[in-house]
Amino acid sequence: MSNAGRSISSHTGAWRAGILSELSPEELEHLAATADSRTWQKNELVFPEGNQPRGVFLLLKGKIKIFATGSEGKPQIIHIARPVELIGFRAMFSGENYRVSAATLEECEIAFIARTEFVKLMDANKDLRDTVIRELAKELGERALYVTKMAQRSVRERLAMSLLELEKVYVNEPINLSREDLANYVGTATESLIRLLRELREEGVIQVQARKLVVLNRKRLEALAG
Amino acid sequence: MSNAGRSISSHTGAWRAGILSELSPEELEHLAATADSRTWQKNELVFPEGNQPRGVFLLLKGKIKIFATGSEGKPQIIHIARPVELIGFRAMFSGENYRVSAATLEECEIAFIARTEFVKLMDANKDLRDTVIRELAKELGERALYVTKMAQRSVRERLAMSLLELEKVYVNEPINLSREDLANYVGTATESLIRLLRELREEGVIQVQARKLVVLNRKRLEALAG
DNA sequence: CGCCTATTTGACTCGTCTCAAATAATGTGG
DNA sequence: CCACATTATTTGAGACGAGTCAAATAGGCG
Repeated sequence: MSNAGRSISSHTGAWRAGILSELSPEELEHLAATADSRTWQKNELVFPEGNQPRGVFLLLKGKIKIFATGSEGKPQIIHIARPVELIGFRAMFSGENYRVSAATLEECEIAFIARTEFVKLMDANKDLRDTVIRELAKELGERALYVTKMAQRSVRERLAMSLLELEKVYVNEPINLSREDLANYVGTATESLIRLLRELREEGVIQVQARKLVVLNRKRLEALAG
Repeated sequence: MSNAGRSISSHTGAWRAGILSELSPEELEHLAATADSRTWQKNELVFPEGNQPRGVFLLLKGKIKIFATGSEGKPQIIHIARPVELIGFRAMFSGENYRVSAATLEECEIAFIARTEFVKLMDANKDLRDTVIRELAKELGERALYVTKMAQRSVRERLAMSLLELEKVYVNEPINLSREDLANYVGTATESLIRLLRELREEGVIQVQARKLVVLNRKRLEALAG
């Protein structure tokens, strides 16, 4: 492995996906030595649907969208990842190819952890395995319920929900997504999204400055989301 | 444990959820000895959302619906389980309470495997752990994509999709669900579902006999599902 | 046979999508 | 730094899918 990137060890205080929290300092050190991070440009494809995973990506800085392509080519954004989050671990564990694509939304710093390294750690660390199982199961629970939320709510309600979720992704900074990406996250047409955004702005629920959205009235949004 | 039920050992040829396929004959024998099955009536609640899981259910005969309750009380059927399928393992692995409910759709035979038994097996059997991880990851992939399918398709398309899925659940027998359950599975109003069913019947795509639906033209359904 | 529930049909409304076009913003080459 | 090209955002008009409410019909079960 090259040594071009910066070590990941300085990030070990704030794992979001709890999966790596079970590693011992030595293991983490080893991981840091083999997994270098590098900078990615905005709008780069991290991995495309259909490819075979060779490891997992650890997002250290920036945001990444995870999206699937619908039957008519319309992308659906399934998740927006923020630091520090492990990307692409599902496909690696399942032994399948990627079923979704990932692309950077802004300039990012991403570390790559080779499959062999991860497997080695898994074999050596029982707690890590238990954590992986627990996290996968939790995530699966979220996903299963997500269907309910999407299928039963109006676009207006889904937008409110989505804004609340995005607030957690964009901590201490305005939500910054293109109208199209936001529409694909909510699961609606861009035009519909824009109209609803205007209504929310006129009601004083959000502040809009070009692409940047700030939630002003969270209570109201929560009420709208149901 | 009581010995009222029938042993599960006679079912070990056709595990659907591959999770238990990694067990050795001895382990399976032990499981069979501690986990007895019993018969459940139609429309019994296997477990309700919010409860703490004490183990997993193994569906040996019959069908079970897994459903979540939406914000306005409207249930959304997330999955319909058929033999031989493990029910409720997600909550057990995640350490959370059930986030969904399960109810029998017809007379069922269900074995219960206590949490302690399952944990014992997991600790002793590395291949079983790997299988659990792999299966959870696979299922997670399915679920993540499901959102895309639901959000982007019309009710007509979702109905076509659903019928194709249900065909795999009801093997060699007609799909047998109330209109309401079917509507809650597709994610639509009962009246809308009925209208679309009539259209499909008139187009010769399905055969309808009271509650019983038979797919006559799978190709056409696949085309409609997109 | 009759009650109760499930299913079906009809009429109407409303949300959301699509298509078209205008405007704003962003990037590019001279 | 300007003029132009290109893309992103916004607004408008119209059509249609799908939900709701109400009522009729059919089925199932005691």
